[in-house]
Amino acid sequence: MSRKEQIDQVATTLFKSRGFAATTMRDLALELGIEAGSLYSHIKSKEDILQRVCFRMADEFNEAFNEVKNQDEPAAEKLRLAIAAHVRVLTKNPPAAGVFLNEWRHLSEPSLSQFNTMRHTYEESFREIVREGIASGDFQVSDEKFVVLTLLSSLNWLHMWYKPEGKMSPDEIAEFLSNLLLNGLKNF
Amino acid sequence: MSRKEQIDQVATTLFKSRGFAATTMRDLALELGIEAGSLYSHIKSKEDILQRVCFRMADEFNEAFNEVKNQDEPAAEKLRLAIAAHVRVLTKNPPAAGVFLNEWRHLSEPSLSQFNTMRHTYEESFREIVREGIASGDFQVSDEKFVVLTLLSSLNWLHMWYKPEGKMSPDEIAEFLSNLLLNGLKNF
DNA sequence: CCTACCGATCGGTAGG
DNA sequence: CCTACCGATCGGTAGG
Repeated sequence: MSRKEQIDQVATTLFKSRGFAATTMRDLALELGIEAGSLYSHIKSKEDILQRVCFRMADEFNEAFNEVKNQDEPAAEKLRLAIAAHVRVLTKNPPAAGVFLNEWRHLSEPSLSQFNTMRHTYEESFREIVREGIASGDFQVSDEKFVVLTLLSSLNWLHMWYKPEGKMSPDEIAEFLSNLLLNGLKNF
Repeated sequence: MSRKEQIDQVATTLFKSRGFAATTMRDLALELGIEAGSLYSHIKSKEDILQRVCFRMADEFNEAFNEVKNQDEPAAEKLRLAIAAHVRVLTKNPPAAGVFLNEWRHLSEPSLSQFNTMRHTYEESFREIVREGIASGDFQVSDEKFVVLTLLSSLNWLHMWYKPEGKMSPDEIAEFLSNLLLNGLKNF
């Protein structure tokens, strides 16, 4: 792992636990065992790191979704696959997922607008599946925007507690969540 | 409204939109049309404000829940009432809810531990209802901890987009979410 | 990668 | 509530 990748990784865990604004370059340097000024041989700025983390995660979510997108399955099954893909990305790197979800607002323009566009596109992909399910009669909902936001936020807290050594695998977690969201608490 | 309450309110909207750490006392003073130093005639410190907002909201959630707690209803109905109570508090003051949900980690000890205890108690109250529902056969789930965390996080994103002038009232939103979570996407 | 340092800005205070 | 200011710390740079 290059020094730059090391910096990104350590910064990610710090941004996640303290927040971007409350993390100082001296905190980061201390954790890496070097002086603060030395960081700048490898990175351009503090926000430079944040940008890489946010956009890398955005790419991962989009790529994972694209493998699901064009499968010829009924909407309910497609949604299950999309949920599983989302959970897989979330659990693969929880600190990075946390930064992606909570620290993106510290991006400055034009990165911020670009990021928001990507996020919107991703949500739109989910909405498309839900619309399909409504059209086919699989789903009995009216407001697909509302549903998708609820759905995604019920997945996105995962990064806060997920630990690789836990008893459930990412795919088991995804199945649990899919069942809960598709069938409800009563008919689980 | 006293000057202190005014400060708390304006600070809440700033903490919500920029984050606690990225909000400066000078930002806050500017918004209020006074000098930064003048704030300290009314408040003890920056964190002093955060503490009041966080604990006030924690109290509101607990109070709202307590009115539901001892009603003699089946678990599913009790859960509906608890969800409605939660949504009502969330939507009554979205910026304060946002600070409560996202900025509490900037509390320092001993407030931080005290806050975490309160939050844990609140989650435990929800778990109790789900356990009741499992015992009575209303709910077909095994892991009530997992369910409650999913449930709460599917509600807690509300503060990000809810606007009082929107077409759905808090109680309509609560009903929509209750139906989705209890019956699932398929049998809505 | 370090030493040495910069200008800016931070939360907060004294004295009125 | 303001003026004037404090010590500390911030992100970042120059020169080696």
